[in-house]
Amino acid sequence: MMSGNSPDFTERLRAAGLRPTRQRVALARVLFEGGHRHVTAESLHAEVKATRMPVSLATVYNALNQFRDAGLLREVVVAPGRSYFDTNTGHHHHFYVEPDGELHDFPSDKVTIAGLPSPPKGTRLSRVDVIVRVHR
Amino acid sequence: MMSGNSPDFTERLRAAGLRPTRQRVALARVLFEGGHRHVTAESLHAEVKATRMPVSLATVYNALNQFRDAGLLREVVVAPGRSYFDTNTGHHHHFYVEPDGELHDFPSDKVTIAGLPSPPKGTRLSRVDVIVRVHR
DNA sequence: GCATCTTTTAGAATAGTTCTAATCTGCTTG
DNA sequence: CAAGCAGATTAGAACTATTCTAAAAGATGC
Repeated sequence: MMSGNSPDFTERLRAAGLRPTRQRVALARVLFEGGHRHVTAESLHAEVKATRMPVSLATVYNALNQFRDAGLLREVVVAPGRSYFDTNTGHHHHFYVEPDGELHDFPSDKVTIAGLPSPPKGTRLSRVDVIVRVHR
Repeated sequence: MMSGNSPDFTERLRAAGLRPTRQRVALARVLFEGGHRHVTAESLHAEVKATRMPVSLATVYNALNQFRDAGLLREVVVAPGRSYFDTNTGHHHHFYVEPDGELHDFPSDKVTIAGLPSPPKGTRLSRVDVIVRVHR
């Protein structure tokens, strides 16, 4: 019998092919229960620890990678030596504020990109990332 | 009296406000004497060592950062945990072949991006990066 | 050629991430 | 609902990329 505390996350994880362990459910709750978020492994670790559920940093890394592989998260590469994960997996692009490291989504609805060359021979398009870098 | 061996690089470095030391000249030669290139610190280190000019890895890192700050190189962030430097500092974008890590330039002449939102309040546009991710 | 300020260097240090091997937990079965 | 098993978690070690440190070497101005 389940607690009724967060059946949504339990189900969502199961649907993604991941066992709904305490840690993964706790992480999913932090990640997905509000609006869209950008996190790093460190920031997520700090947040989940604040909920008094003990989760190791290794588990945070494991979970982020699994969530990304399962399509629950999208990894955004904007700066060397730091990975951001975005809970918004839909089509959109990013503002990156240097040097703070702040990241903001913007929808791709209104953005049109024309004239892109076709992929190199033997390759298929996988994604087009647009990063608008701004500074203060 | 100068050797006449590579006055171009010596001058180019001086013009960029950098003392033309042996190491920096050797690195500049490897980087700039052919066509446009993409390098990592490690790959550049291997190349310059092959020219029999001893240069430490720390110096390669220093030089890459200085060259980038001086506008001689552009840093391209495509994958977590690895920095690429591009000798092409003009307007252009990139194909990134996953999972090999291969990077190819393409000119931005024919590419038009319309409908980008304006930068967040208090910030100014610094650059728009387009990364076209492809796989085999 | 000397003095000075910059650069280089080897190696240590740091940051972010992954790995290892032991322990634990969720799920299935009887 | 106990037992068993596969998969998950953990602390800490290991690893990779990069930066730092302090000492030695080199470039430049006089």
